[in-house]
Amino acid sequence: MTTGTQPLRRRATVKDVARLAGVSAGTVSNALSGKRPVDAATRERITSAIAKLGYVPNLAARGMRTGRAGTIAIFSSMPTAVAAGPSRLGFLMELAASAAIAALESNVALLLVPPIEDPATALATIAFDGAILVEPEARDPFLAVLAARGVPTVVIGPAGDRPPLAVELDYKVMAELLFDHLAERGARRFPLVIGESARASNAAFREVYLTRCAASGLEPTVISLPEADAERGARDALLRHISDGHDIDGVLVPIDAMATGVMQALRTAGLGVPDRVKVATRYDGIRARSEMPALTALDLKLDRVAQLATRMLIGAIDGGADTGAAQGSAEPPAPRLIARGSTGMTGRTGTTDSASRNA
Amino acid sequence: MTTGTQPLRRRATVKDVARLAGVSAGTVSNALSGKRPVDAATRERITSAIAKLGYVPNLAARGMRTGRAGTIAIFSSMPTAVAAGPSRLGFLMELAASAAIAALESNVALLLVPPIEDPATALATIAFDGAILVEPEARDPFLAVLAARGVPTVVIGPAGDRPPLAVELDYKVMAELLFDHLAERGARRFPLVIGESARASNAAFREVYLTRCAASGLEPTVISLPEADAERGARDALLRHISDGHDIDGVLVPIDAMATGVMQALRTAGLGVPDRVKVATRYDGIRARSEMPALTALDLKLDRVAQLATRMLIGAIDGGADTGAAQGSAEPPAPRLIARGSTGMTGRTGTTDSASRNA
DNA sequence: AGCTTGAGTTAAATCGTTTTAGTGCAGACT
DNA sequence: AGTCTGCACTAAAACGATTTAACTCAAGCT
Repeated sequence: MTTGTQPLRRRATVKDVARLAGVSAGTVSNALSGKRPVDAATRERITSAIAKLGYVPNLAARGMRTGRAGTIAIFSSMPTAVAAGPSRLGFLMELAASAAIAALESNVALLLVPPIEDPATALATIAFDGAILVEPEARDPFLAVLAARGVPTVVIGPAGDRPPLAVELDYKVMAELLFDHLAERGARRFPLVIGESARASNAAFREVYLTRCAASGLEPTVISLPEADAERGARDALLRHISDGHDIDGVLVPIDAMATGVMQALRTAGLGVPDRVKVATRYDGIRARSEMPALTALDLKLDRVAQLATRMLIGAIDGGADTGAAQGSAEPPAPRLIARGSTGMTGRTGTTDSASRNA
Repeated sequence: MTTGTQPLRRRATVKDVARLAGVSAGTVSNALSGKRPVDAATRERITSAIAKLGYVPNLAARGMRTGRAGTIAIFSSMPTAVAAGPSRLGFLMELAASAAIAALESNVALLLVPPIEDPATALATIAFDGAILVEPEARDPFLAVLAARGVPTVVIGPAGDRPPLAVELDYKVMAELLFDHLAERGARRFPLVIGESARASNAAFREVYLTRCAASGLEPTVISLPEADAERGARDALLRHISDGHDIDGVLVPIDAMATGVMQALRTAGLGVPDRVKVATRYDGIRARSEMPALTALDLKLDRVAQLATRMLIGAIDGGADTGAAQGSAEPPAPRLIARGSTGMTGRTGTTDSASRNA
């Protein structure tokens, strides 16, 4: 009982378009891609045929022919990215969201690859042209598999030994910004509370901290903790430090979960922030912003970082597939200090919540 | 001057495998998919050939033949998901992360689709077999496009007029849990601070709040605010409410950004939480957890919700592609109250970081 | 003995696009 | 007049998998 003219709706193909426009399939393809010139009148007929038929290209077929999947994947190798809680997730997801936007601008979709035990599985299961790897570990299993398979890869974080493309986050500059700000705000005895793992960022913070302390004649105290259970760990460690009789007037605590713990410890110990103790952290996530008072942190410009990484990757995919010389690393935008209440800065710099007066 | 035996590395295909194993391509395919029986010995030769050649199937080719892209997309239609800040993003990303894991279990990858102006673009640019749509609006443009194109879609949130598949978040139950908890904790004059938009969740909270107030003989006060600039808006509105002479002993404030604002207002007004005022919110994100004291909230079990949605979607893709009868909605796991310091509960109920003890 | 059934296999068709190798044709240069 | 060049286009050949149709052989049933 259908009207008869309807040929039982099959998805229109390039051939249907070609027939309706009175040209060959190849010409339709050229009109669409612009790879070869097509007469204006012809193009006109083609586009109207496309509209009439509601033609949408079959991306799988295109992909097979071109060898492109039209996707890039973003990995975080942290085995426990999810278990590590919303904070770690926040960092990754902030990157992912911006990368997704940047990718779409180049007609590329972003695949979110969950942390899995077996990296090889992902590669056999998921089609993608390139990968963004967020803060890989020392000898990262994902990186190994990706390299072995020859997948173009951009690392966000430290550029390891044999670096693929990388957006190098400059942990030293971050450390310096925070250290100098604390010093400038008058802190003289501020421990560094940091993760004990061998991550590049931990190392950089340690190094800068020790160097700067030596240069300024300050006594360094490094409190190293496991990254797992960071919040409670930092709280307990700092409480112990204080009750051991150490007198502090600041804390440099890059990892935001630890910063939350530090703030709890300070409250418990009755040390007012910022009057008695100044606190500064690195990642300006929700934790930093919703502390009372809000924490001085860094604007890492993750949106720009993700954008940069995405563009590098897409460039590498398009251009240097064979050009092995496509090695290189880009400098991300410089981080910027966001001075907030936790170092005694009230103000217009950050969010609105300076109303943090302890009743 | 290569060693000669190396035939200039081309990616191995199913034909190469077949040749080496001494069978036909079809048999290799059957061995891989298990769709048809293959002799054990033959299978053995095939798998070893695969290993020897390092064969990885070309997913684009497979996809073209099978008509499957092997991906699902997750959308949030909120035009401003990113601009709305990390909090809103947190909700979406928590879902996305779990969905990605669930999808991978079925050998499906998750595409993160950024919010874009023109929904049609995404469909022409990105290949996916189905979509998860997070909390669509009343007449959502994405939903319209997806439906028009016949893409299987699962909605997380309210099931609209003509529902596709949906995981219905039960906003009423959420509202009841929170309302009843506040009442049980002794609050008698607690306003509802809520978004003014027509979102289903706002409506449900209003309705439950008014009904429950009437039933318990409490005087209702609804403070409606624009969702944009929620934090500051809630703070200012509540301060005004208080300085107007209203005496309150609780706040029901489902939206977590508003809850942050409410807490600021209470601190400014010198009203202690939980002694003078009890506060409860809905989404147990970082905001709720890192407030001082931590906020009583709901465990929405978003991981299970995402998992459920993903499985429903994959089921619909596999099974009911033509079966138009594949309509239906699933009930998500019931939300659970996480009582915390903001309603005077200290405790073991929630996450590990409940250590919010006021010194 | 005759018939069906199922396992195991293969050659060939197929999916929908892009690319290759030509084909005319017009104009510009020697 | 002859040769080139570039435009606009076409027919046919990939791309690499899965699926179909067909075939053989052995076993099970009546």
